[in-house]
Order: sequence, then C-alpha cells, then structure tokens
Amino acid sequence: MTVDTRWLDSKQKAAWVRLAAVLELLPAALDSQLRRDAQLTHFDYFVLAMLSEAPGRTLRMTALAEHTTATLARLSHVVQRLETRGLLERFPCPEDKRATNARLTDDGWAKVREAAPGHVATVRENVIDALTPEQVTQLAGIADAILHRLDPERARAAVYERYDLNHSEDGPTGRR
Amino acid sequence: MTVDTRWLDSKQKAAWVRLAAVLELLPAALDSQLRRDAQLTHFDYFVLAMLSEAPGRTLRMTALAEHTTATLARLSHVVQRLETRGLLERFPCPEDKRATNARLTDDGWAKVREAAPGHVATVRENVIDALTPEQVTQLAGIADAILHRLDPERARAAVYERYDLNHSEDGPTGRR
DNA sequence: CGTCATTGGTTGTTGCGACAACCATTGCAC
DNA sequence: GTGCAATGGTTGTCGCAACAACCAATGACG
Repeated sequence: MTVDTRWLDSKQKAAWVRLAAVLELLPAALDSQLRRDAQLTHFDYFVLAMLSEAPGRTLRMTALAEHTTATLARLSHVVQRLETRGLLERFPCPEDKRATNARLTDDGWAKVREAAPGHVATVRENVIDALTPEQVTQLAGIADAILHRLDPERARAAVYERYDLNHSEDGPTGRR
Repeated sequence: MTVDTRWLDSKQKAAWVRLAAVLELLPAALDSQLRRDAQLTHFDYFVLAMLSEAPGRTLRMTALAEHTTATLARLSHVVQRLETRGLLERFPCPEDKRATNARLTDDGWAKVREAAPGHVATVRENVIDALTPEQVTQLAGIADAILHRLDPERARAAVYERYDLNHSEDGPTGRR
C-alpha cells in the first residue's frame, strides 16, 4: 500500500492521545450521570431537549433525526422506548400521510426541566470549569474545525446552535 | 433540589455543543475506518497496539486493562474474540496462577503494522490536519485539563504517552 | 391512470459494552 | 493450618446501536 505515511510528531501525538482518552471517558461520564439521576441516556436527553425547543414541542421524525445526528432507524427505536414511558407521543402528520410527528408530553417536559440542572453541572465539572475562559474559546474553534471535516453539511447548517442547556424556570431558552 | 444552577453562557454553550457533536461523530468515524480496512474496532486496535509495545509483546490482563481504560470483564470478551482470530494468545502466568498473560502473535503483529497507516491517515484527516499548529498545542492542553477531572489518577500516570502511533517499518515505537 | 423511483418510517437480527454472579488462587490473621 | 478477605479473571444476561430488509405513501413521467 502507501509507503509514504506521514506519522505524527510528538506534539501531535500528545494531543491525539489525550483527545482519544477524552473520547473514551467523557461520554461514559455523561451517560452514567444522566442514567443515575434521570434514567435517561445522553442521547435520550438530547432527543427530549430538541423537542422541548421546537415550536409546539413537536418535530417530524426526519427533522428530529437531523437535529440529533442519528439515523432514522436508531431514532425510531429510541422514540419507541420514550413513548412507552410516556415522555413523548407519536401521531401521523396531517399534511403528509407518510410522515410521523413526535411531540413532547407534559411529563416529558417536566423530565427535561428536572434533568437539566444535573446535566449542566456535570458538563461544568468535567469540561467548562476545568478550562480557562481562553481555553473555552479555543475549544469552540477547534471543535468547529473538526466538525467541518467530519460533517461539512451539518457543520455549516448551524444546527449546533440549537443544543440549548438553558432550561430555566420560565422557559426553554435563555434568549427572549 | 438545587435552585441555584449556574447555566452556560453563550460562549460556553457554543463550545459544549460543538464538543458534544464531536463526541458523537468522531468515534464513529474512527471505528468505521478501522472496521472497513482492518476488520478491527478502535478498541481492538488499541489493545493490539498496547501489546505490540510491551516487552515480549506480552502483558497481564490486569495491566492491559489499565493501559486501555477498560474493565477486566470487557477486556476479557475482546481478548477472547481476538484470540479466536489468532491475533493474540493467552497463557497462564507462571508466577501467579490466578493471572493470565496475553501475548501478541506474529499474525497480530502483522495486523497492527498493516492497520496503522490507514488509522493515522484518518486521524490526520479528521483532526490534526484540520487544525493549525497552535490549535494542536491548545488541544493537548485542553484535553489534558479535562482528563484531570475525569480520571485524576490515570492522567497523572502519563500512561497516555504510551499510545504510540509511530509503527514504522523497523519497530513498534519511534524512540530508540 | 399505471409504473417506477424516492421519501418516510418501522421492525428483525446481530454484535458489543455494562453489570453482576461466579470460581480459583493468594495472602494474612490467629 | 484453618478461616477469610482480597485479587485475578471468566461467563451469562440485558440493553442499546448499526445494518438491512421491509412496507406505505408520494410524486414524476409517459
């Protein structure tokens, strides 16, 4: 095969090794906190959070799949479980009989607001509060650059702006 | 519960949302490349890589588990599969009859050297080459800070130095 | 108004990770 | 040297994600 591999120099390797470790440990930490405190996967939480910000707390399955970076098949299974638990409900879309809408129930809305503080605290503890303000800014730039390689379409789509952690007492978002 | 939640400001949220997306997409990208080109999970690769650098290409299961940030149970399953495929072999440790050693076979050694170039290329493509040299340095600092929160013990142990991507033609590591 | 490709979604199967139960060996206490 | 806790590892079961097969509705084209 290719014999002219460009290996990583020591600085690059140091960065990569540490990132790889974070990739292994951070998702596990987030998942276990949400599981323990809210009986929710991080992905479950993400799904509920996206719905909570949508107009009418309702989204088409396809749209929800895009927001959550998931395949439709995966989303279908997850939504099925969440529906069984009464956190959301599905109903056929009036405009397009092929389509299905998912809507957050009142219980689901309560669940999101209940789970948000603990989740934010975990994010702070393990990420944000571990960094200086400059590093937070740097991280945004770095992650953005990586995203443009991983998924150019979505990265440009500014979908990421919507992942809103500010579930305050009076509403789903901090912007008014 | 706690009513005084410290929510994320917009800069912090921007950083977190993008990091969350990377956490979702990057492991999938790494896994699928290695699966496609070498029939290996990223974790499988990691296991083989650690063994390839160990003296005698051999490690105790417990030691291997520490190097790979895995539980013993998980490692046991993975090693079982790799043993079936002939990439490594297990044998009882002479000094301690409770213990089991795992040793890389010649086939396993060949597999690691065959898989390394493609893996490094993927890492470059999606991470390193997406960043400026300054960002690479920043990333190392950021990831290190996060690691100290996630796993203080291991972060200090400099185990991460050992994740060596430089599998050149004449040996397992770049240091001589 | 048929047929054919596309879109939207669900379901079955498979493989892996987490957790818990379990067995064997070792080391220590007395 | 017997009891017992700690260490080292394996196995079984459960839950979830990926993949593929499938069905239903839509729309474009003739």
